[in-house]
Amino acid sequence: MSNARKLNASEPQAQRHCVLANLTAEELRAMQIQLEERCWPAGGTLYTTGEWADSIYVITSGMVKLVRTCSDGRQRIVRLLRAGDVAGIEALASDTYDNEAVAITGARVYRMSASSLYALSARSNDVLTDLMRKWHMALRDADDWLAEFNAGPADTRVRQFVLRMRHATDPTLTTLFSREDMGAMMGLKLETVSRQLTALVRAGLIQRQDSLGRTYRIVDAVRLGG
Amino acid sequence: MSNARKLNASEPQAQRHCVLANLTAEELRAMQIQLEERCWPAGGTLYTTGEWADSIYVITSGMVKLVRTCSDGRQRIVRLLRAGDVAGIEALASDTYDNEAVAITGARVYRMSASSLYALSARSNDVLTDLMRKWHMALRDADDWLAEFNAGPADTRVRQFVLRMRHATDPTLTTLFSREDMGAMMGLKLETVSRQLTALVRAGLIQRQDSLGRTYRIVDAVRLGG
DNA sequence: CGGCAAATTGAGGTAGATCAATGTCGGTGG
DNA sequence: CCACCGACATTGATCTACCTCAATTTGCCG
Repeated sequence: MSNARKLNASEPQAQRHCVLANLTAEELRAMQIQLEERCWPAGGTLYTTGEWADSIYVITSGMVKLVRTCSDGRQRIVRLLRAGDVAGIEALASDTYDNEAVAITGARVYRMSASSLYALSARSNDVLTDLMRKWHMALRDADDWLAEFNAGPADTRVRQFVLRMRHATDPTLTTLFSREDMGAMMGLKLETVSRQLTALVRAGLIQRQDSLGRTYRIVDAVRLGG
Repeated sequence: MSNARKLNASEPQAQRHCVLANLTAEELRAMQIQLEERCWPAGGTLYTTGEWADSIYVITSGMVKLVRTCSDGRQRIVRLLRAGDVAGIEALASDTYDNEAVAITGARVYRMSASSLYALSARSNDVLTDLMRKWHMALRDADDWLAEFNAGPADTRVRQFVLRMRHATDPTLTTLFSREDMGAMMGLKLETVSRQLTALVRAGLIQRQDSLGRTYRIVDAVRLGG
């Protein structure tokens, strides 16, 4: 398990655009993986619930939301995927997708055949290790999501969320989504989200950067976390 | 992927007490898997958050809760494991456990070395398939948990939960837990859970079977679901 | 300029939290 | 055997955070 540390698809290698397990698209194709690069516009649907699951999608840029429709019809965003994450990993173990994947910004992905990837994982230890890592990331994120954004008072949820959405490159910036989406992520109504955000602005913890309220500058990260 | 259908550790084979991938404990030992059967009393802790993750636990009887402590100290039950489920599967991809596993009833488990199991998965296609299935079950359960029990009004959450906890053998019976645990599962306070349950009793949908309020008989499953 | 989409803001209502008292069961010791 | 105690569930009364409904604002685009 030790070499699992060395593989990290979320940190693209310099000059080597790795898709999975430190392998490039060309190397994967040489190993019989059917693979294509695709782009989705904001709002585009990668796959829907119950659809035949034959591909998994490695995200290289943009952001994707996983939406689950509850038994009573409500829609809940159960996870958010960014570069390095995998959408539709259940294709490795199931015939159908469990939820709907929708691009929340424009997104670039590598689409790979699940069956050929599965077959490769039996031959390549590196691929197997990385797939296990992907499963693990998905599961950990799912549990985090429940514990951090779906418990406690509304203001802490929103603060946690603002912190989670910080840019990797510039941690003083954070970009959010439509208030409705944010509500579906945290189990709140859109008005509540809006009120909490303006409260944070008035308290001087964040500063709005654009007119739509999508980008904020983080002024006091310490008080946000506390 | 087609043979994934044939393997189902949650349905124990007649006379063959399979642990994983249709294999018995003896067969797994013959394949170099370190494996032991263990029992835990109610309230016992299998492992805790951050603890070194070297084993995975296949549950054969009883029930185990996965507890995550949020950043603000609150404790949240993020999933419930029953016979056939796996606790600590993250040992296959991580050095430490992500959450705490506590037996909620007396529980029997097979404890297996994660590293030897990982090595075996590279040799045996059946084992690999079954492990992927286990990952998938865990992930799907996590998403279900969020969508079904942690969204919507309190009464629907409780009704869903009562239905989910039905006995496999006798679907007219359901057994619940302490009101505090139930609250931690559904994001409600214990008083609220109690009130919702008595409301269901008064409405004639369920009937209490014991003094502690752990077992109920389901009278009207249709109205419970609707 | 006018119309649309999204965010903000306000006022009022309600579901669920909180605080607190009571009830019930099971165990323990006199 | 009975009195007492602790753990847990229930029930009640109030309070409040969030929802709901509605009006207003802002920026965008034809």
